[in-house]
Amino acid sequence: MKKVTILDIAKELNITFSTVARALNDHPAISKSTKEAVKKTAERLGYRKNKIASSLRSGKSNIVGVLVPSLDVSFFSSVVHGIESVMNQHGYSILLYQSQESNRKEDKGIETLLNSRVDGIIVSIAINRDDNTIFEEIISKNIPLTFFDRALHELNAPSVTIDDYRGGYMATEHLIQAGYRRIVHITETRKLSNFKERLRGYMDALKAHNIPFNEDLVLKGNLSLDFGKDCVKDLTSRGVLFDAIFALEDFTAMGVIQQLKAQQIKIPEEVGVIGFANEAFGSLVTPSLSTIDQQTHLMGQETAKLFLAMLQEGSFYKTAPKKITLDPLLIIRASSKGPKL
Amino acid sequence: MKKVTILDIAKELNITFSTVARALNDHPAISKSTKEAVKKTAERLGYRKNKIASSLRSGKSNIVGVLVPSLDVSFFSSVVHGIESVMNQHGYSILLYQSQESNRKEDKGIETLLNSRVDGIIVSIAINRDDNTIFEEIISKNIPLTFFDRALHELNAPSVTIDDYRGGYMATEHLIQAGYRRIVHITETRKLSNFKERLRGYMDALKAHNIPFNEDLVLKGNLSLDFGKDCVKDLTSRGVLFDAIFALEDFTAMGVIQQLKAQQIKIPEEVGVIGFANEAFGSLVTPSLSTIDQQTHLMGQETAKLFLAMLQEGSFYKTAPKKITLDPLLIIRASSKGPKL
DNA sequence: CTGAAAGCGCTAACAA
DNA sequence: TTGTTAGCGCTTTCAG
Repeated sequence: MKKVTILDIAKELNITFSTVARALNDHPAISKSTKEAVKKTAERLGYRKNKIASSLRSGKSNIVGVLVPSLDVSFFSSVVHGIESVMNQHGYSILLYQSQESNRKEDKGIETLLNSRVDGIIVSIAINRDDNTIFEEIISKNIPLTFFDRALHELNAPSVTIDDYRGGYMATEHLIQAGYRRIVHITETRKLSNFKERLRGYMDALKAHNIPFNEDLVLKGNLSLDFGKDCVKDLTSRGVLFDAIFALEDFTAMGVIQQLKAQQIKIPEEVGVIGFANEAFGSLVTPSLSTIDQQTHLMGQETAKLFLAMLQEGSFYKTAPKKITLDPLLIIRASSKGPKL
Repeated sequence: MKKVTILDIAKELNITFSTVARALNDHPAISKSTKEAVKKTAERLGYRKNKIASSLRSGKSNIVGVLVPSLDVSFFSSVVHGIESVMNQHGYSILLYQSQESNRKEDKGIETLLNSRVDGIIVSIAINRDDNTIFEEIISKNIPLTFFDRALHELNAPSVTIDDYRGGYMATEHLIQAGYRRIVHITETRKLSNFKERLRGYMDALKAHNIPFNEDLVLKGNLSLDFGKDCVKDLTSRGVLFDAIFALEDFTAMGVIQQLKAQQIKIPEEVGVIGFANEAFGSLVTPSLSTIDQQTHLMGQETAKLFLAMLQEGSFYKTAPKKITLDPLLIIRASSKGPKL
């Protein structure tokens, strides 16, 4: 089975291959009859347009690169799901990369994407990103770049994020309004600004409600279920008084819940708990976990739309970049129903 | 900023572009000094190899297509995670498609992949797949094709699956050994063979333990949390006697658990429950959900390895295809600890 | 060890 | 409405 090209179709019909090309691309200046004939023989011969050749010639690949930390984190796979769906409807394919939270792999990923001559790049950066040069290269080459969730805001590129500050504020305020007063916040040691924003929201919410900020109530580490457990152990063993915990993320919050249960501490009567991210398990566990929803599907769609708009504009970095901030959604479940009075 | 090609590097160094090309590809017949000079100026000029051009010329894209139903299902995103990681280590990129369980989109996806001249295709088919022609085209074109989890076994292509029959058998036998006797099985109406296999395992396990098969205890529908709830409602309202439920999949099992709890039916004392898939929430819910683990990470890695082996062979469909079957893992948790005696 | 030259399959400007 | 022609940027064979 040898390869069928437009030349084969042309020979078959005694016309030139450029007519064939035009017919296949529905060029307006081609008669209906030739178009039909061409399409029929194309089908008969099992012709498949070689996208590589057309990309090389036209300078457009109809492929966009998507680089995320890991598809094993449901937040990212969910957003990528949304991005792929929308981009696909608009005729684009997704070239996928995972940085695995490694800066080196992230750089390598971008390089491959650049070498592959993708039409644009969508990224959510690694947790420890500290060097922007590769991203500056994308921009200086005038290739469309859009960030989602984890953005480099100092760069002149559009982004779709949720308002982490507000999320942190909402979570904390909700706990306060539910009647909790000594509220612990578990945050991250690593660089990513999203976590710093949630912390800032936490602090401001306390201030707004005249609750003094207490440094002992802020714990830092690397997010994970086990870290959540450790935090509770640490707090109780040190005899710190607290009546609620706002964890930066749901798995950590789940660790908190499990450890509190293990130590027979009642949720929400003795300690209220709220997480962040609205993972699938939150509504299924007992007590169900209050959390902040990040609107993953909407984020995927908005990212794709913003990116498509950028593709159509042409001059990508002339004007101030559009930064879309989605509202976090407070999901109140059983774990923060308020303390026993 | 204009594009830099090997020609620019050549001019800069007063050598021909073919020498530059060889130097960049570490061709053995190029002197160390030229290689170094070339690489240095390449870097200085900001050269990036145009993969599209090399793909067109060499006939190799170093891209593999991956087509899955949906990344929003953690099973698939987890396997894709594994596939991407391994393939990436071997210099391949992933072109990603989602069929959204639609045959039409699946066909379109394969076509785009074919047009994109990927070096091979990895697929997990849509739930209602009924026509194999597009897959036959892949094989007839001698393009490497590998299935995972959901395979078309009648085709002469390799696959990595788990033994669904054994999974169904194990789940059922576990319930029997835990002391349950009137075991309900919830299965799917749709075509996919995996579910039929689980059902077969269920039936054979009953037979092996001399428990008569009772058609009233097999419920059919479309998997979902709500369907799980409906099943319990249906069984109790019809007054069917049962003391355990084996659901084809974890979300359905979760619906079962929620509805049993809502009706004050004790788990596992009055009714034991087991699911299938080992979703993240299973260990976090109360009672924790027994299930069958499908070894998603291993499946991703094995799929990638099998695929890579295929790529190296060259003659892809001469010999009988290698079909790897992974062992399902029984995960016993609280939901099936045995009935109250 | 390096150069010359052909061509992968298509797009698109220019001609007719 | 169709044909002619010139590449896109690289790989690769054949010469030297």
